[in-house]
Amino acid sequence: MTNGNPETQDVRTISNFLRDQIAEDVRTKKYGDAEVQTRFPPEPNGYLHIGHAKAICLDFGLADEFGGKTNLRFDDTNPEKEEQEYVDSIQADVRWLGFEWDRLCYASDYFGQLYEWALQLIKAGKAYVDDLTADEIRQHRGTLTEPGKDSPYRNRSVEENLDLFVRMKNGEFPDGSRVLRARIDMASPNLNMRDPVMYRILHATHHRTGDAWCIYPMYDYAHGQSDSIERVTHSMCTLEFTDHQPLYRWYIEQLGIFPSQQIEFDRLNLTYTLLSKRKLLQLVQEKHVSGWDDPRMPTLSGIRRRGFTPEAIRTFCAAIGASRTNGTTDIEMLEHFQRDDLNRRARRAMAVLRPLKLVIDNYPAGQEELFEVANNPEDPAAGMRQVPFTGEVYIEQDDFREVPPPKYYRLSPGKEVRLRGAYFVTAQSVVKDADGNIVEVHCTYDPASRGGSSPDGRKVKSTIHWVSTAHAISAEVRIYDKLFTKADPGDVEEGESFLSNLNPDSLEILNDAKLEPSLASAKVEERFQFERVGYFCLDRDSTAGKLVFNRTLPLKDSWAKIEKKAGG
RNA sequence: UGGGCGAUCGUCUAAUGGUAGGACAGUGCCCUUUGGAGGCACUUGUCUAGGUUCGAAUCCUAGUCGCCCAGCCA
Repeated sequence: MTNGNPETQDVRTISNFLRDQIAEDVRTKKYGDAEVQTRFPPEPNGYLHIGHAKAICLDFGLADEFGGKTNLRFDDTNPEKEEQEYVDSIQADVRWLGFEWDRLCYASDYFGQLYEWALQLIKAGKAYVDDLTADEIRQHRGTLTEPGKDSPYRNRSVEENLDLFVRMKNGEFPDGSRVLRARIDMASPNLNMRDPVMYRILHATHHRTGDAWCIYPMYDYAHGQSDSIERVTHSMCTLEFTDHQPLYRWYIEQLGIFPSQQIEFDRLNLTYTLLSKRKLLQLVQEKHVSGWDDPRMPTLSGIRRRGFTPEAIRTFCAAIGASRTNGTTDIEMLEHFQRDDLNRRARRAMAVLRPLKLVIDNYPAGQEELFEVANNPEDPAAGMRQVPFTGEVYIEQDDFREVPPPKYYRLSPGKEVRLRGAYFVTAQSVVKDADGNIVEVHCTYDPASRGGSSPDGRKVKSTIHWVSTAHAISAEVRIYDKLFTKADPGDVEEGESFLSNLNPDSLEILNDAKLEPSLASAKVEERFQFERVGYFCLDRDSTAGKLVFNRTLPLKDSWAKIEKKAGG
């Protein structure tokens, strides 16, 4: 599944309390000889994001480690928020991440069974129909510090409850008029146990069951039993469900069904990143981004389009582990694992993002050469390619300074550098426009340095990339940066929203980047390292006449660091 | 202020009563036909106070701080 590099393997075997728990249960045969069974249970009401990737890696990864299986189960108990579009995208994203489920399930598959069990609880005096309004139920629930009060309908007879519940199911009552509640303990210090609602009336069309039902089970009433039906042994979920565990167990115990167990772990938080479905939806709806798959979004479809790889995401998830502490992982951690993966696998190419013409005055007019360069110095198996060279090339504007600052190793008047894989060149003069901007640099080359090294053993401080002007293909390059300016996007002044932390420079479009000709055959989603610049992938907006590349991540830039230090 | 959960380098995470380790970030050096990558080195940590123990990050007590819970959402 993952490649065999040492780092990946190290990271995969980091212990965590979930693995320990499963190992213990297997050792003690808590579930007899049953194999480990897990599930990933998203509600199809939005797109999956990097936080879900952590859960997916845990659910699928741990089951796999123990030779068990994982179901993909849609927790589709609220027809008002759920759509087929999300069901489809979630499946695509899970597969993209590299996981295949054992069974594809839906909580809605169990509506019939859940209903039968509700009848059973009513007959046992463990559930009742309540006619209180939502407001009244809230008032009766009490507060964090005060116990709740019994509903006046709490002691209806079994017969009356049965009659009313059947009629609820038959559609005799309007939305909100009644609910079915579990009869537990209105004085419990755990609010979830104060007679939680099991069913509400919702005359809504469900994306799968259509209009077959007008009562829908609540999460708490559906989740544990769904786990139980699927014989899930380890039901892993995030920490905020810890308070629900007693209720999860209560339903299973009352019903006497397969004892699935819930184990909670901490949710992923990332610096400079928002992982709230509600806020992500707002970004999409208010068009602060182009859609769920905008390359700046933390959705799996977004970071996929950005150029991130499933391998790197999985390695990242393994590296951050799982615990029960509430922390925030530095986004640089994710970026590190992504660079690490791409460095090993991405084909290299030369691309000049902000072109400056370099004219080699002593290069024979009209001459053209092909230089052979490695597709990936990290991976000899990637082979070589030929790059055309002429007496006029584009170099990066940043790679020339008329007045070089201290420690600047690149091209400047009188300085010699290497054009990668080609020749040593020495800058001689500049041509400026009427405004004094440098529009052209003239240089001379050393014909003896063909291939990039001089027979006299002379060294140059710097190697820069280039693209022959005669062969360059123009492209659009989209430079993405963090979507938010603050490590905690939710950290705002009184009265402001997270939107005020939006980074106004999160997208910069470069319209006239110059690429080496081999890039013409790039495929959508194909990833490259543009040497000395960063990692890029071809966007699906590309057309035959116009390539569009997304910058996944810049390369680490130690010159930028030096410059920043000197400047600040 | 009721209940629950938690607290280890700046960050994430190991150590399961017996040497506080790794990764990210940072710093310095080496190397380099990518100021990339790589190599080496360095810096920094057990929330506090008591207790148990030959020995405590780990167990106990109290405190402090943080997160979660009062949807007919999940």
